[in-house]
Amino acid sequence: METPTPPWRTTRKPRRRQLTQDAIVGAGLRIVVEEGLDQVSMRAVAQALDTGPASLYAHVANKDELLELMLERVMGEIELPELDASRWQEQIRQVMRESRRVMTKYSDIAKVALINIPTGPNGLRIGEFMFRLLLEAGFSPRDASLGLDRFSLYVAGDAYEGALHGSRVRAGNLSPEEYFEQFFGMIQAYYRQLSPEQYPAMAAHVDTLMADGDDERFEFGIDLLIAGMEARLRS
Amino acid sequence: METPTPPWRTTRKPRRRQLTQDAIVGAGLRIVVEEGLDQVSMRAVAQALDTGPASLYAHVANKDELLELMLERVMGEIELPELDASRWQEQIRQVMRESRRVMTKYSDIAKVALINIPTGPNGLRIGEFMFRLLLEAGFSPRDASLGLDRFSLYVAGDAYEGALHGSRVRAGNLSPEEYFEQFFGMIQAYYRQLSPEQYPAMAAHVDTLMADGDDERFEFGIDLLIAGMEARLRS
DNA sequence: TTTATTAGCGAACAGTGTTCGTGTCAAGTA
DNA sequence: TACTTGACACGAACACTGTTCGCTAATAAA
Repeated sequence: METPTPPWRTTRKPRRRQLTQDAIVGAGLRIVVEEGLDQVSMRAVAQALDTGPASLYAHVANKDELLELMLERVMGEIELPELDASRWQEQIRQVMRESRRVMTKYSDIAKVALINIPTGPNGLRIGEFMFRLLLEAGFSPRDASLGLDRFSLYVAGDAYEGALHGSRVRAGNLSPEEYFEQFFGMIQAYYRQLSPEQYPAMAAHVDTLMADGDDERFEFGIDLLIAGMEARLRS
Repeated sequence: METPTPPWRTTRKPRRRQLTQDAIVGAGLRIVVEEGLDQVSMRAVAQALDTGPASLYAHVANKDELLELMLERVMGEIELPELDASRWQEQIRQVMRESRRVMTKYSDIAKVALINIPTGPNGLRIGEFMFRLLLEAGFSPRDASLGLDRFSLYVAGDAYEGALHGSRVRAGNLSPEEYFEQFFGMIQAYYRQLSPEQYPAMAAHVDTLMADGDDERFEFGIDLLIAGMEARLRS
């Protein structure tokens, strides 16, 4: 309930609203955290700022641009260590972990990273770090370049896949434990009834296939990629 | 223009349409190939079958299920070699290449693979093959399981990222060459104006960063993953 | 022949991104 | 001080989306 405007006031609205791009991006991020990426509609963002959707287009070209701006700000939260090429394996791992941690904090937003190659200052900041790290570790420019590219794809892909589980938790109004039991239990039950003739290997190792969680799988992927890079350094 | 129904016919429509799930999935796939995944709407599919959107829901629970069914059929096109664990590196590479080839043929559809863990017979068929291959190559069940998981993620992630370029080609009505010039030229120009103080490494290697195409980057990622698995086998 | 079942489908609902045109205020100019 | 200018705010609308509700009509069962 708002206080009714006294009729002798010439200005009906109390004050001209000060709508800025920053405020819009912030409102968008709040919605992402609380309700997930596909609840971020222009209408929802506008409503959070107590205005209509058309008003946003003065500060943001379209929804895609808004999402990119949101991602840029998120990537600003990623903290980088002081570069030390003698420990490049460790530092690559650290940056990938940190990137995934920050993206996961903002729910689905990894989807945006997967679609748009981040070209903002914060995206470049991280790219520059990893690229320099690989170069100083002794990789050829081409290997460093391709490595950077594949690492980025891996982090974005994994973060997105992981966030999808989170979205389903939200959608089903479950606790993570309930979700785990329900979802994995279902899949596990499904795999269990696989005919051992058709799928002997998977049928024999159902438990192993379901054993590891998101974090372990992510780390395993990093292990593979880094070991692969090490092999390149030796040859 | 249709021939008007003669008034003495008691049945207005010539015959009850025989709408099947297969036909719906087929129509969906045709649209994916021709216009891309986000042109696949229930209305578009229905129109392709000369009917209304509501009619589809008798054969398909919802759009998500339709997309999963489409993916399942696509994965049926993936051909597997005869399993030979002595050449596991080669065969893993072959399956990944083939998977990417087939998915790329159907435009954006990798997006569906990234969201839903494929649980249909064709998805399992490929999973079973890779899993068995790794087991017989001497990997522990856990390593084989995690490897399978990361390989799948990598293929889906890469295929999706690659398909996005294709979508933009379609959206801009350009030839692939025009797109390449326009898009990469733009990014290249953008990277070129990076301040060498802020981004010295990237600024110094702009050309290298842009040198490789989708295929080379994909192969490099496979190299890393397989070398990483080899390292695990030795330790 | 009568009844039960069900695919087909028109219409509608609630939601989306985006644009147009109008309003309205704040600053710049005469 | 009075007037013009220009930019922002925003209600309304457009063309879309997935999905549901009932009704029709054709087939299958009794």
